[in-house]
Amino acid sequence: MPELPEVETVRRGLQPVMEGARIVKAEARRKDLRFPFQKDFVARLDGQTVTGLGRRAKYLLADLASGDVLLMHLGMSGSFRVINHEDKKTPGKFHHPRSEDRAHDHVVFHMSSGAAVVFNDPRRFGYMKIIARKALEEEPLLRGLGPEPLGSEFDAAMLARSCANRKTSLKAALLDQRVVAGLGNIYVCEALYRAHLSPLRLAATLATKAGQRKGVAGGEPTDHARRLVTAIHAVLNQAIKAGGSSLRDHRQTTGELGYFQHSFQVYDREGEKCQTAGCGGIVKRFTQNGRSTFWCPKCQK
DNA sequence: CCGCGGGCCTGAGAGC
DNA sequence: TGCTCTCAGGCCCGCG
Repeated sequence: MPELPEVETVRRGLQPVMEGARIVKAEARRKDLRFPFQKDFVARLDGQTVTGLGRRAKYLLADLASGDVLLMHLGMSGSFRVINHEDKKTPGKFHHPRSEDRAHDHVVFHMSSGAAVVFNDPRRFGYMKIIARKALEEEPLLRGLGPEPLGSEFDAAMLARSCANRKTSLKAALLDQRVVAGLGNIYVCEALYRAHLSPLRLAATLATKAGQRKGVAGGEPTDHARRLVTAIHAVLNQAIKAGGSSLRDHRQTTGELGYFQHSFQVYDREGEKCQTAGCGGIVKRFTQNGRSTFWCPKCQK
């Protein structure tokens, strides 16, 4: 499911339920997700107050009063749903579209408010890990991550710098979480389309030749880099506003669908007419680094 | 160090 | 209807 907008949607849904509340009891209903749970996973959660719920790239981070941080990743098919105390008394009132799929309810947090937060993940590519906050900097899962695409340090100059010495396509570079952290296949396709840039273009062309020659720090941003950053900002902000994109698995924590998929301009639109005014091209699909790329070869250069 | 391809899982949808 | 095949929003790992 989840790229940055979907994870941010989930964070916003869980925040009012978890922040300031205590995890009365945590349940891990199997011994592993993508990785085995830590031996003391449940013990380190039971009785803990959640002091904050944040996001880094596609990770959710729950701060605990103990000084631990609960790191959560949704993988491809993970979702959270919140079951409120009142809903429990009237089952079916806020029926989750996948709630028949109880077989994949792997983790449950019973909160002091009476609400239950349930993690469901059929494919089990998701995972949870508890880390001491003071060890967060060295955490291997987070250490290599590039800048937040909606953060202040991510701009054309920064993007050009990190692409200047790459020997790969723009598409692959944007999917690389070391370059920018939080984009996935959908939003990379959409951002490249909106910036009119080809997914096949070399990533290094976002930096001027002169900039590249300046050495390791090298790469003055081109206008292409500026256009791309603007497109990334726009598509992510619009998608967050729409509650993310629901193709197969993504649900808001209420069970509602996101609706940004209706605003896709190229993703999953193979064969349709290009929406750019006066272009007249047709959206194409091909496989690039093992993933589907959707684009308009006529107006993305 | 970098870039690529395989693999991890299950479910949905297409085609026969 | 039911089988088989392909594909899916992510990311770790091992290879060259």
